[in-house]
Amino acid sequence: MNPTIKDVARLANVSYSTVSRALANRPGVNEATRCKIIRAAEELNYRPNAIARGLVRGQTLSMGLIIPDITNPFFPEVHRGIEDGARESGYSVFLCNTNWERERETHYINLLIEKRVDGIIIAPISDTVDKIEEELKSNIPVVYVSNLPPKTDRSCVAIDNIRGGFLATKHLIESGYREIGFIGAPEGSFSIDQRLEGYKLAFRKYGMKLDQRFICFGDFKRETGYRIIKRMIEEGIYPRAIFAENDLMALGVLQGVKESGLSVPGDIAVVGFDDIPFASFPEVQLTTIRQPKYEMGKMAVQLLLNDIRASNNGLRKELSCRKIILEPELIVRKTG
Amino acid sequence: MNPTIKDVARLANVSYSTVSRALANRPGVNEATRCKIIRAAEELNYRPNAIARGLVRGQTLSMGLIIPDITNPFFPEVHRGIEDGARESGYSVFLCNTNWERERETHYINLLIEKRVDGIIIAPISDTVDKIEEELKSNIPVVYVSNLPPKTDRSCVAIDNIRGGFLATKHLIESGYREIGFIGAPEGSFSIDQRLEGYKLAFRKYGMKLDQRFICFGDFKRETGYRIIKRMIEEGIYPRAIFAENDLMALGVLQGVKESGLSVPGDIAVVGFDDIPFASFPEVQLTTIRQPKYEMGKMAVQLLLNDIRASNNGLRKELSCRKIILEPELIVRKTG
DNA sequence: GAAAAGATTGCAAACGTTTGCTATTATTAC
DNA sequence: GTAATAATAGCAAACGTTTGCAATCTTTTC
Repeated sequence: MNPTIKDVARLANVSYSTVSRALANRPGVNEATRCKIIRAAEELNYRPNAIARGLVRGQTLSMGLIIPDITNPFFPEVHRGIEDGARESGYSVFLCNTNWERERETHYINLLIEKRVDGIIIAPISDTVDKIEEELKSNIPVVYVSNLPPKTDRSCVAIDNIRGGFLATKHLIESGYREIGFIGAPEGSFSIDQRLEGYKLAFRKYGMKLDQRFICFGDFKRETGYRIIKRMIEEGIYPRAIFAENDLMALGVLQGVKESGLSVPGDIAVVGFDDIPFASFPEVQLTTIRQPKYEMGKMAVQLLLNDIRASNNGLRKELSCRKIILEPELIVRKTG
Repeated sequence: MNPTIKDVARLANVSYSTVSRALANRPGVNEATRCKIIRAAEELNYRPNAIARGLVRGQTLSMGLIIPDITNPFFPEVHRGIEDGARESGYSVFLCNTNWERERETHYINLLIEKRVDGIIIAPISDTVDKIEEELKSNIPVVYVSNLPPKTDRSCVAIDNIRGGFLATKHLIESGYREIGFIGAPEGSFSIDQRLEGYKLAFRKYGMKLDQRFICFGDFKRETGYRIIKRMIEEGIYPRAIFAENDLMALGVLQGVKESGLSVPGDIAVVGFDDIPFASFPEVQLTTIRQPKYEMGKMAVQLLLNDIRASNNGLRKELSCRKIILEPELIVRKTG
């Protein structure tokens, strides 16, 4: 169907290995011949078959990115960084969205390995990491991003979530709040556990006592933030401030508070996490902890490319493993 | 590096063609042998090389999706629909984000063709369509989504943008507004031109005169909506209502209006387009035109799969071409 | 018990490239 | 003009699968 290198060779009246060399700009082919070949290729509208090339080269110049939720604006930003970084090095990115479904995650890992991408970047669903490592028994380079398994010998990049949680809570405490709730994803989620740890750290540092009634676990979705605060308010037992584990949930909390006729931050202050674009909208003005999303993506690619190079050189993966922990930043706006 | 089918064959003590048949669950292989082979494959942690398979099969069971802006929540929703639809048919999706850069668009088209995806879904940057068609001289199945070239013999799916523009404007007119502005992307953008046409249609129908000062072209970004309305207000020449060509721009307009000390909809009413999730937030409550994003994605895959099947059967592409135009829906909230 | 039929397995070509090696041709040096 | 060298082009193997066909082995049939 598609013209092959042999069609070009026939038209240009040379052998197909010469065509290959000419089109790849490799030395050792006469300039006149090269021109003739290029013309022939253009005439036939020839596109090299990357699949065949990948087979013999043993590399595909592509990488996979597995994220849990493409509709959370956090991830598109990370993706942009990854894509830009990849392109600069001639790589392209296969984006896979798992929709928070464990089964999709393993599906995509396998798919990417079978497609022989050169490496994978994963923002894992936390409780699947053992499963992931099981699937990954191929020695394909992998870097974790954003949500890091506490112990891993792989390269990874994320922010200091403990510090992020600490900063958010500290800010609320210093603003005078004492009853500060935490709304997060299910326990066992890496980054969230750390943010919670930071939260507890702040309590300890200021000599305050935790109130378990105000620590709630849900998932990562806006609706959940909304539901949780709604229920709290209806039951009449709610804190004076909320540290939500991501901006989406914080937005849900905002909605719940306002729908209940209460005000933010007057009745309930809210601090989020991530600093997605919508957090800075004038209607929202969400106080939050900023993650350098785009930069995280860019760094993740660099780590992955490093690992890929290392594995091509036959280095053991421990040697190339590098961990990058970035600084979170408190952004004070109007909600807390 | 990775185990191949031959390694499995050696371990199971059979020929590698038998391994291929056994693992593909093809008939004609003894049950005992099959078990032995499966065990061997598991022991070696064998993953078939999809690249090699693609080469001989002449299909990759993958498709490309090219979108201009992954940070506009409209597209992730479409993507979800496409991915879900693709997965149901055993396909996987290569998402490419062009960032509104023409050069990236052609880059990705070429890349996808070279990677021999089985088909491509494109939400094109409008003024690149001729270029796209030029690049596409391969006979790969392609369907356009969301932003359709006015004349194309390819399958495509989008909403009725003229009607969408008409509905939005009609709503504003019937709400009593007379000075209604339009903020859109650069002229020549397909879907936008149509929305503008719907806007003009409404003016005509209600016997109103267009005011060219209130028709502005920018791009698709929030900042642009913000900038345009800010400038208008500063110059003191601004309409009483704005129909913004997408929700992102509408949100920018909202911001600009409020920052200028004016109120929405009191001083300026705003209607958007798309109905992205944030439009329904209580802080925003944006009146808008809903596009069935997820469904559009799902339909686009169906069209593409159709075209792929047709092209496998050697049908001419005109035969399989189908166009789906969906109904837009007016969602009245608080901004207009 | 032999022939026929069916089940199972293996052989080898094909997919479209890249690339090491060899063969040919052109150029240079003497 | 010949030998040595450099430049160019071609041959063929390799990458890891799938699959049509042939070969072998087992079972059935009469």
